[in-house]
Amino acid sequence: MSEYSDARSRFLRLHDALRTRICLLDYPPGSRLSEEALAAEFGTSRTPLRRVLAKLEDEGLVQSQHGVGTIVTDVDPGEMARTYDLRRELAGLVGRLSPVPITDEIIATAIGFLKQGEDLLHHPETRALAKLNMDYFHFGTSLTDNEALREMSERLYYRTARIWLTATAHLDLSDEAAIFVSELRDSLQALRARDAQAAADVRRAHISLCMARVSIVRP
Amino acid sequence: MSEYSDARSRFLRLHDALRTRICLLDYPPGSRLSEEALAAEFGTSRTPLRRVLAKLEDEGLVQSQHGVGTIVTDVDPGEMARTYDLRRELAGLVGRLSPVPITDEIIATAIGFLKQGEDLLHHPETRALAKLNMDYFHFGTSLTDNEALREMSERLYYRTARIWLTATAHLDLSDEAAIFVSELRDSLQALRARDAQAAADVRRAHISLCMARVSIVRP
DNA sequence: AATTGCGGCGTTGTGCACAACCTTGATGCA
DNA sequence: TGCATCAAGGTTGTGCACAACGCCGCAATT
Repeated sequence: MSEYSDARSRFLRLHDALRTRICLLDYPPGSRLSEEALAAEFGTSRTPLRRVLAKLEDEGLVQSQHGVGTIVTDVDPGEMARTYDLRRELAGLVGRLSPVPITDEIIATAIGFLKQGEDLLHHPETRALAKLNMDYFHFGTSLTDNEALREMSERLYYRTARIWLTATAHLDLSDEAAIFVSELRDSLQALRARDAQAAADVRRAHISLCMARVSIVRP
Repeated sequence: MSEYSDARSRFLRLHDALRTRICLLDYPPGSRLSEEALAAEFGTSRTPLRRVLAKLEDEGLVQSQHGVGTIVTDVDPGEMARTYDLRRELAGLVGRLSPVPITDEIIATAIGFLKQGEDLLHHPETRALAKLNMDYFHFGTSLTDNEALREMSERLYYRTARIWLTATAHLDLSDEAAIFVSELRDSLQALRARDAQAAADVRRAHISLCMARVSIVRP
């Protein structure tokens, strides 16, 4: 089930690598990705790599122009606000559409996230916090069995993930870390109560608050 | 704004053509699409066509296997039910997230759809009804300015569109046409009242009912 | 001095040949 | 007869060479 052919597995690996780099601002908006350079780095030819870039373009993270290059997209504030609107609603749906039964293993995972978050409180790093947030997001979507809902949520997440990271430059990193840890605590409490809807509502509320904080720094 | 380069425009055209064929069951589930044959039909080489097939695979409509072929996917009843669940919720959100102001032009378009639907009542055809339903769906999503919501709704629609068409073989076509026309009437009434949420709720309700009718014929 | 035309350079898009792979059928052997 | 093995044919995946295209700088012209 989890076995893939070499080609597909490499495709997924490259896609995930590039997506992460874009969302962690290793490739900031406006930068140009060279097909040839990336192909050389990953030890393939341009052909398989072009398929990865095509998917990234479909997801709205890059844009290819004939004769110009493949450019990392910038984020339009207005569209981002509407995307956040939808993300908030989808986060709430995770608690209503086919929520998974909350097991001890799930709670243990949540505890693990809280531990990692608390560690970050003492010496907060932007990148580490963003990465933890990304992992925690995947954990959040795994709380529903509705595959379509998971897929759409992730698609929208990666489209907006860069916003927070960009805004953090103008926000207080310690504050952001504290807010994130408090979300982890609220979430853990809901999960201990075996209340999937409450856990989803925690995420929903925090997406709203995050959107509000981020939109303030926007000019 | 609506101008595209030749390459992109052709890509969109091919993608739309193949997607429509799959959803209208010209290519029933399980059939094999030959890259070479399709390339010849559309007058290109395999390279641009492969990009189209890759997108269709990403959308879950086909599945490529090395050395075997590109096969039109079949629909898993369980997953489809969950996808319908999400589609229903998204339809409701169209009325809440950035609904467009309802203009006379929109109402005129709705009247046009109703007229076409009523014409079909006298001599119903499965394919024509499915096509009209597809066009009407796009009209429904155009009632929100939230681009992400439109995109996700369409993505899910095309993933489930074949279900109804398959089920129609076991349902009464005249009944289905009548139900569809009654949806058009309800929808038009809501639009005349300039009530976007009511229009969205009409769609929401009909998606629920459609899901129920379709799931009955499933063994 | 400003502008316009042009040519070089780098980039993405395309076509083709070949590699990798799976299926199928025949064929030889126990 | 049953089965294993292998070869042939067809399909998707890959690599490479070239075409198409846009940008930039230079130079000739007005």
